[in-house]
Amino acid sequence: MMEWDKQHQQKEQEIEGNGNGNGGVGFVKVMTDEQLETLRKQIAVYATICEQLVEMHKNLTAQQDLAGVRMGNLYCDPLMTSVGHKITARQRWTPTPVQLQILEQLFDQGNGTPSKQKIKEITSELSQHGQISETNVYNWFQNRRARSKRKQQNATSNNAESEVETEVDSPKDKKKGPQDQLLQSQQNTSAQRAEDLCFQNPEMSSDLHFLD
Amino acid sequence: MMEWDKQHQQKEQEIEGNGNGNGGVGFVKVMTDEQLETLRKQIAVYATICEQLVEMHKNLTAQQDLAGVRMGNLYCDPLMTSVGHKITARQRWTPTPVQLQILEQLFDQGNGTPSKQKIKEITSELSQHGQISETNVYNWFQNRRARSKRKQQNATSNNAESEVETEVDSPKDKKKGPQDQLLQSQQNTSAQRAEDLCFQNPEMSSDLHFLD
DNA sequence: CTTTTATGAATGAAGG
DNA sequence: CCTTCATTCATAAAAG
Repeated sequence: MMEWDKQHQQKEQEIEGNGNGNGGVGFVKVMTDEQLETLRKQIAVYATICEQLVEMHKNLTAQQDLAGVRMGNLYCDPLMTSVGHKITARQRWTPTPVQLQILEQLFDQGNGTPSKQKIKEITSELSQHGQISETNVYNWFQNRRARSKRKQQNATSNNAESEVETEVDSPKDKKKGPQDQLLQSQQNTSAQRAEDLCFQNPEMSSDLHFLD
Repeated sequence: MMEWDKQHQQKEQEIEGNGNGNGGVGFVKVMTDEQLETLRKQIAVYATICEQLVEMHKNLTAQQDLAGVRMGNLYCDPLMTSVGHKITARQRWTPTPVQLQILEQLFDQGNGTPSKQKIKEITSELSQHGQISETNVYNWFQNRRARSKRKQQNATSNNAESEVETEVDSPKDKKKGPQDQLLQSQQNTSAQRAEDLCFQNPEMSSDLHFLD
């Protein structure tokens, strides 16, 4: 299944020379992450709309099938499969082993409360071992705590054994249950559908791929 | 409404680096004219697809009208509303793309103060595009503002490289640059129109394209 | 290469 | 408002 959001490292463009010798005040077309995110959402909206329209079409077509007025195949599914290239990948921070070790250590030291100031310090410290931002640190602690908690909670359910309320998911105490997959799918498909949504417009199919 | 042409100036963007010490080699997210052009085409393609689908839908609907088997208005926003009630209903509200677009639009309109009355109106409006409550709207605005703020603060602090910590966050840089407005508006317009499109709105085709 | 898992990041909601 | 938490989303990494 082609992921619409497949990773695709954004190439860092060289700022082109902007030939005007005007004191070097040339503009460059720059897009922030946020702007890209906006674009992404916009496209997602289109994808959703297209999906809805297709759905409507299918319904109508189905009706017509009953009436024996089938209009013929308007879809051409397989044609568009090569579309899935992404505008940008949302790059995500990955802690270096050293950073991770330090973080883990800090976490164990019991400071369950990484205050704002503390975060700054930690970030500063860790930045000597690799790229990192305060947000990264903040998120890390958030996640660490949440997941630690959940794990413990899961382990505790060993005693009470009170039936299926929490959906005891797996024998291997995974963190992710089948439920998640289910919920998740509804979103992902909406974004992807547009890809499959191909149409018999020649002009369209040729253009419908992203920067690569 | 079409403000695509309104803003063409580029804002020079901050260096995303947070790349510390490491020689201070920051990358900038740059998008070339060519890439932007590709994007435009891409979006235009979506617009075209939507148009075509609508056209088809109209045709089909017309046919069925003749047959006297009119189905009536099909449901829009199937993403959440119809699928939503499995046995395990989702406990947390998730805005549909369309709702999100509208919310973003409202947010951008600057009214930092969504009064109680306003909330009601918005909720009422949005409820046509999916389930939503006043609390949802309220929370959304709260969160949106808070996070927007934090983001700007974070983005601003990306200037230091050779020194360690510089505790800076004074500049009141606006969250959205001109470019954003550009993207925003176009996407809002499209979303709005496309929304109407969900119910066989005959006049959608006039507005559903942008980007020349 | 495709599928699965681990985990960084985003976000709706609650508390103060 | 701001902070915190719980849940979900998306993707890098690992497994197949």
